[in-house]
Amino acid sequence: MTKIAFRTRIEDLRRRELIQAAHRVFMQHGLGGMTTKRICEEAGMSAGILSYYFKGKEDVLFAMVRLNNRLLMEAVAIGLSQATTRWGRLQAIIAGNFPEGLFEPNIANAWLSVCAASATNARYARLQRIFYARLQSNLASVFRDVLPDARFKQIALALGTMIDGLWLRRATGEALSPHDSIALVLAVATALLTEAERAQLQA
Amino acid sequence: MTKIAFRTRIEDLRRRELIQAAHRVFMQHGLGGMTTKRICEEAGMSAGILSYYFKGKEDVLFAMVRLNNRLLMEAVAIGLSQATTRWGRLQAIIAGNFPEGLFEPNIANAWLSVCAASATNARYARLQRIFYARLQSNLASVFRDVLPDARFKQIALALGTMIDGLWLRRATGEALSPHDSIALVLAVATALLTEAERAQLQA
DNA sequence: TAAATTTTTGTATGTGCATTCAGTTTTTTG
DNA sequence: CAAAAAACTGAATGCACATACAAAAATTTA
Repeated sequence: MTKIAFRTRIEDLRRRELIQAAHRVFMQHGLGGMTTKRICEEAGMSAGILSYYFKGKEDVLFAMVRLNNRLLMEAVAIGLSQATTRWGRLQAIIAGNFPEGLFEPNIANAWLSVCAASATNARYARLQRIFYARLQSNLASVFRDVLPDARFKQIALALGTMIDGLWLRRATGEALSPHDSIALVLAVATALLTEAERAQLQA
Repeated sequence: MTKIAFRTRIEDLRRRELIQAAHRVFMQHGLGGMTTKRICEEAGMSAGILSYYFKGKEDVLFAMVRLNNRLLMEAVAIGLSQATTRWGRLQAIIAGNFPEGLFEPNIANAWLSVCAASATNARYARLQRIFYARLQSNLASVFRDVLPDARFKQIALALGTMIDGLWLRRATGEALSPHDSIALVLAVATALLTEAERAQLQA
């Protein structure tokens, strides 16, 4: 038992270290320049270690993206659990999509690369789909039973697109603070809703 | 002279063929799977031909993206030249960014890959900057002398972000028609402007 | 402490790739 | 048509890389 417990602990540690190293290499060299040798070097380990803890390079990359996605989803979940009104839930969703410390060029770029690769990589495509389904379902929880279906879809599309666009621009290094981004999306949300609709969401 | 004229003609032809072949290969295999061998094969030529007409693989890719960008810019320019009111110019800019036949998953994906690669490739970054500067300058020509500076910047950012976001989603295969996309951006533009501002733009 | 087990190393292997270039074919010129 | 130039070929080169693996080091067990 102690054996298994320890084994698990060190295994998780190494995996985490390698994922973080992969992330740093990615930031600096891009998806194409992300080689196993560089990752291991960055992690302060030898070249072969990667195959010991992962199935291969692809596996590390995948783990890296999944980790980022999970962090984002958690940020949203925390905000949502504290909101009381529908409008509050909307604010939480939007704010949760631009967390301080995560809304950064390197992370944005990682995500962007995955979007691009999704076209020819089924595994990435699946990851993306899960991510969007979650966002959509969160948004639905705000507008369901308040707005007609067509209207909900338009607004959800507009806000989702806006969020994506802001992340894309962040990836190219544009100096958008989380605060400004949240304000912009909220401004669009406000502008798109009629006053009556907004009143309903406050209830 | 005939010599130079002919030489130029066949050179341009081959370059175009290779670029188009590169584009088809890209669509099918993604940025990573885009090898010189495949490109030449797709173009129906031998492996060495690429270095004869281009400096290297990178050069073909670059030419491909530049071509796409130019087509997009031209689409906008044509629309702009026909508009008479400021609002008409805005419509032309937005519509021009979603041209029939160009707003397609494969082209969107090519653009997305370049965005992602911009982080670690100075040449791509430069291309992107030119592209955005043009969009910004076009938008400025609509709002200049009508809106205060801060307001203009917010609206330009919102619309630009929206356009980017829609292209990004198109890259992942979402079924957005040019028509729907244009309508959505216009709806956001309308919602963001006050009635008085809108009236000014109609003049 | 000695044996057993886990962890780590660094080299070896083979693959895929971009690019080069000497030679061949096609086209142009005079 | 013959010589010259241009266009094209495809095999050869060499590099960068992912992965495998045998051996070594570290750690745990009994």
